[in-house]
Parts: sequence; structure tokens; C-alpha cells
Amino acid sequence: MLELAILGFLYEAPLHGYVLRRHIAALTGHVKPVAESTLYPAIKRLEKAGLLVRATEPGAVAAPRHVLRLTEEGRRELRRRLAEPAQREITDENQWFVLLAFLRHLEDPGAQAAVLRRRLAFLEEPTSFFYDGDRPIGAEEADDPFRQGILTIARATSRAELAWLRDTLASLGDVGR
Amino acid sequence: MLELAILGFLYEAPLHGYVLRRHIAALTGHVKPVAESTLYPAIKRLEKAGLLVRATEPGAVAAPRHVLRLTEEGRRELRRRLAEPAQREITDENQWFVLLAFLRHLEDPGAQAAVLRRRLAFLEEPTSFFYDGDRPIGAEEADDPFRQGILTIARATSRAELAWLRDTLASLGDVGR
DNA sequence: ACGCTATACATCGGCCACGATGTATAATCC
DNA sequence: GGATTATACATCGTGGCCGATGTATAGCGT
Repeated sequence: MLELAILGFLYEAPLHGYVLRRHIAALTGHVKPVAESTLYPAIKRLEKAGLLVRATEPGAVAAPRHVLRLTEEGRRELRRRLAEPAQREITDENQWFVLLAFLRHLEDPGAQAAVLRRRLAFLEEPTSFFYDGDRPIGAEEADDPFRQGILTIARATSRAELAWLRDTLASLGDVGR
Repeated sequence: MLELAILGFLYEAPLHGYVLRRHIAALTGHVKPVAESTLYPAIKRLEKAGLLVRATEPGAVAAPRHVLRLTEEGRRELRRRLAEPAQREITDENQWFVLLAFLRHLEDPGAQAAVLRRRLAFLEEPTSFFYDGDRPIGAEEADDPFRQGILTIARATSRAELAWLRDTLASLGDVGR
């Protein structure tokens, strides 16, 4: 997820680590703060994999900056990760949001629609959080207000996202199944 | 998060690993499947910490079962973790939902309300996913439909949860700030 | 007869994330 | 004048999570 965010932001413009960090903090930081000690090793991994290169520039106000720029391979890799996301990136809202943030970099509307359809299929599967044996328990019959809350909130989110997905798929010219 | 789920389910009744796993899968599995190779080491950690004990029973249909039962210390630890959640458990919806699922085990409504108030404070903070410099970018002006979607969905979720939080706080007899 | 699925546990290696800590400089606040 | 904050990088150790793999037994379909 972190690597996807790095590739996504650098796809738009070369950045140095510090600015990159602030972008990532804005995108996911309120939910899951990104530690510097996670970001810098991640940058190193991507560099080692040949997906980005560093150029050292004298620092504007402090230490010298390492300006990070995606290689052509890095640009291909971002598009690949966007087009073929892992199932976790479809199901986990945190990861899904990161993917959505950069989905515009897939130039083919059909490929974009295909990704949205995977999310749609996931949301259309019936899922409950609690079961009585095999029978799913609805929000009305949950035995405490907190579990009711989970079901209520999840349902509201799901409804909003389904509406948005269907609208967006339609405007992408997707003909449905 | 996993440990909290284990403690939470065992607080209600002793279970063996396999059933515990199915409960956890129902609670969080559609978003983030729980691997057996994560569950069993987690159980071991909790056992080593003195929070639960195992009793081996002959297996009903297969291998012998290890029935897991919380110790008094384990029960105290669950209540402590519920009453004093880490900030991540407040901000990350996945973790927050697990916490909510077991909040009923805090017997004091005041303590329950205090936890909900922390989530309320978090949701009331203004947060945007994207910035133009320091200025947050709203859903209307986001430059692509996918980023618009993120903002739209997040807003819908937030609105639903805020309504539920205020209702529930009121019914817990919370007088507000 | 054979394979598949469910029950029921367990280990191992690798990767990744995080907190703590370190090293500088420059600006701002009190 | 001293402390704090922001900029800008980096390492290290701990520990969690995961995929792959292993070991059994029992039932069910074909």
C-alpha cells in the first residue's frame, strides 16, 4: 500500500522524500500515520528494484535533498499494480482508497472500469459481521448498540459506494455484465 | 487488533482455535482474511503472557482440541484494552470496528461513552485526502472521478457514523461536552 | 477406489512496519 | 540567548503477519 502510494505520487512529478511524506500523510495519515522509518526503507526497496532513481540536490533550507524520479520500469509497474490489484487492495477500504487515488493513471477507461467492477462484485457479496450459527444477524436484531452501530455504518458506506460505483461505471461507458 | 478479537470472543465463552478462527473470519475476514499462521502464534503469545490457558480435549471429529479460556488477568486485560484503546484503534476503521464489537464488555456506560467520544473527536477534526498547498480539496473540485469518489464515500460514512455516535452517546446518558 | 473438503492443530522463513534514536541546519518563538 | 519547530535524511532492533508446508482423521461425492 505504501509502495503504491510512492509510485502513484512520483508518477505525477519527481519529489524528494520529505514532500512525498507530506503527500502520503494527507492521503492516509489521519487513519494510519506513516512513520519515516517505514517510508525510507520503502524508497530504498523501490530503488533497488530499479523502479526509481535518486538525484542529490543541495537542500533548500536543510540537509541535501534526494529527488526521486520513476524510471520507465517504475511507470510500467505502477500501471501494472493499478490494473491487477491484489484482492486485499479490493477488499480493504484503506488500501482501496489508495488505489482509487491513482486509478486515473490507467489511461484505458476499460481497464479502469474492470477494477471498479471487482470492487462492485466484492460489495455485492452478502457479508455480515456476526452470525448465529450460519444465519447472518442484521442491525435490528444485534443485541447491543455497538454491534448495531457497526452494521448501520457499514451499510451506509456500502450504499454510498455502490451508488458512486454504478454512476462512475456508467460514465466510463461500461455496459454492465 | 487480532489479539483484541481473540480476547473479546473468549470473554464471552471458552472456545477452541478452530471455532475462534471462524468467528474472527466473520468479523473481519471479508476485509482482511486471518491466516492460521497468524492466529496460532497470537494465541501462543497470549498464553505466554498469562492471559489465557489451554485445556486439551479429545477432538470431536478430528485432532484433539485445545479449548482456550481467559484467565482473570486476561479478562482484566480485555477491559483495559477496551477502556484505553491506542490511537490507531480509534482512527483505523478496521480496528475501530473490532473494538466496537466488544465494547459491550465494558460494564460502565461512562467508560463506553468516553471511548465513543474519542472517536467523535477524531471524526470532527477536518481532514481531507488531497491538498493544493495547504488548502483542502473538496469532492466537487477534485480533478478526476476516482478522487471524487474517495471524498464522496468518506463523507457519507462520516455522516452516518456521526449520527450514530450522537444518538448512542445520548442514550448512554452522556451529557456531551 | 480416489480425491476433495472440513476439522484441528503447528512451524518456518521472509518481509514489512514501527518506535527509538541519531545527525544536521535554519527559522521562529519566548 | 535558549528552546522549539520545521526541514531532510538515515539506521537498528523488535516483532507481527503471511504464504508455504506439514500432520492427522473423517465424511462425502462420484
